[in-house]
Amino acid sequence: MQFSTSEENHIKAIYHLQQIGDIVTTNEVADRLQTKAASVTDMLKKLKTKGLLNYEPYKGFTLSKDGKKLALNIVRKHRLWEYFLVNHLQFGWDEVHEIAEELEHINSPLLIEKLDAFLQFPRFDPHGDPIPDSNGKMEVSKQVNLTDIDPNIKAEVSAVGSQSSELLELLRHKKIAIGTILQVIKKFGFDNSIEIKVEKNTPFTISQQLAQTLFVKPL
Amino acid sequence: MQFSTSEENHIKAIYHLQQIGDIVTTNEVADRLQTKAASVTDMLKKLKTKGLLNYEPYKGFTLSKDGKKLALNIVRKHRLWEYFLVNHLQFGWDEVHEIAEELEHINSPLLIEKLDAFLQFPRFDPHGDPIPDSNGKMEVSKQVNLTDIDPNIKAEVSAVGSQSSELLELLRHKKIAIGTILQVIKKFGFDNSIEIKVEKNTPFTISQQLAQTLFVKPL
DNA sequence: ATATTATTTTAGATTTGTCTAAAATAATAT
DNA sequence: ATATTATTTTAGACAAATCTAAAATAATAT
Repeated sequence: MQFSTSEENHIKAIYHLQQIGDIVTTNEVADRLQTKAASVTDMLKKLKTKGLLNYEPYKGFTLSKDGKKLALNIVRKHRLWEYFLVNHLQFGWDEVHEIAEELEHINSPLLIEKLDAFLQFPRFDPHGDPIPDSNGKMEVSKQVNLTDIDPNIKAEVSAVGSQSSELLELLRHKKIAIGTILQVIKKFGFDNSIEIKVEKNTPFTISQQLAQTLFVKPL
Repeated sequence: MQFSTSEENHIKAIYHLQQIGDIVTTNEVADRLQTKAASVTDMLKKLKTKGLLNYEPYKGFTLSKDGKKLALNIVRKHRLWEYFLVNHLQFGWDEVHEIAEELEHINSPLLIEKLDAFLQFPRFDPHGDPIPDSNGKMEVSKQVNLTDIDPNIKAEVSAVGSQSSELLELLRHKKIAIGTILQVIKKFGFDNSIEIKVEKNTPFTISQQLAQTLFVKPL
């Protein structure tokens, strides 16, 4: 079966929201897709008839098996394209999200197989997120949230929790990127800010909000 | 300004039809896009208001300056993607048309610039068709139709006039591809069939229809 | 030159995806 | 436990892109 870009975007949004808070609401989906709750309801009904969702009005909804499979396939395409854009076309890792949002809807299983082979079957995208294989399986990365790291342990930044341009601007300013090696110096309970040291530089403090969007792999 | 996939497909169809018979008709466009004449008329009106077409009802239509610019940009994207698919993803030159039809609508000028650079600024696509540069300029290839070649002159197949799967099947069967070196042995006026020799093989005859779809560069 | 045929356009309907405003249901707070 | 607030759904409207059938125009054939 074939799905429209809008249908795919709804499935993907539900998938990502499910990762976070298990129960997904109509309003959350509307928010994420910059649309209205009523429009989401319309789409939920359609996706249910197509077998991608379990849905009872007012009772909530979850992805069906087929829905999850579709979501993973879209995520796979998105992340493979991101990998291509960064590693072959010289895009910055913070510039590729929008373009991958378009490319992920190109429909050709053979294309994706061949792209995967060309890229030599990468298992993580440039943001550190795992790339599902053609069966939807993906590695769980050992990354943990920066707020969960003990002081004095060196760790490598492996993912960021959002692609918002405000976040990316801030990271650029602080000279933090995927691959940056850092170390937690001290945690301040008052505002949950964290003092970190990047390589040999002078330590500086980052806010709780920023720390929560940073994922690292302990070294 | 941004255009829908359908708008872009109409502009591209008109551009390609203009290449052949200068005057383009509503029915020709409908035919090429597998749609109905009435739908094409609707679109013509819209494209006129957007400034892409010169159009007076019942009087015919041609691309405006902006329309031509848009068409060339779509053609550019299509051919660059085809080049990528064949030369980097190991697709056959006869398998890439459909996929490029999707990729050509991805909207990111920076992506295309970077793709062009990655491909090292190719000037011809895998079918032998020239790739417009970012200003819409392209080389005129010296290719001529096989029916216009004099006997005994060696020539290299450089393009095919259509991407229909029937044609590609026939070419595969006859072992003719882009790059094949051949020689016209004799032309038969009765049915305009042409006897050709491919490399050192036994000569064989091809129909007028087939000869007309083959373009070659005299060596 | 006019009648016939072919092409193009108009008129009105349909589908998809969206919206606003109102109604239905669920959650919460006193 | 009920009133208030928040969320979700329904009802009905709208724009884009398409269609069929009929009307308008152009091309052609005698």
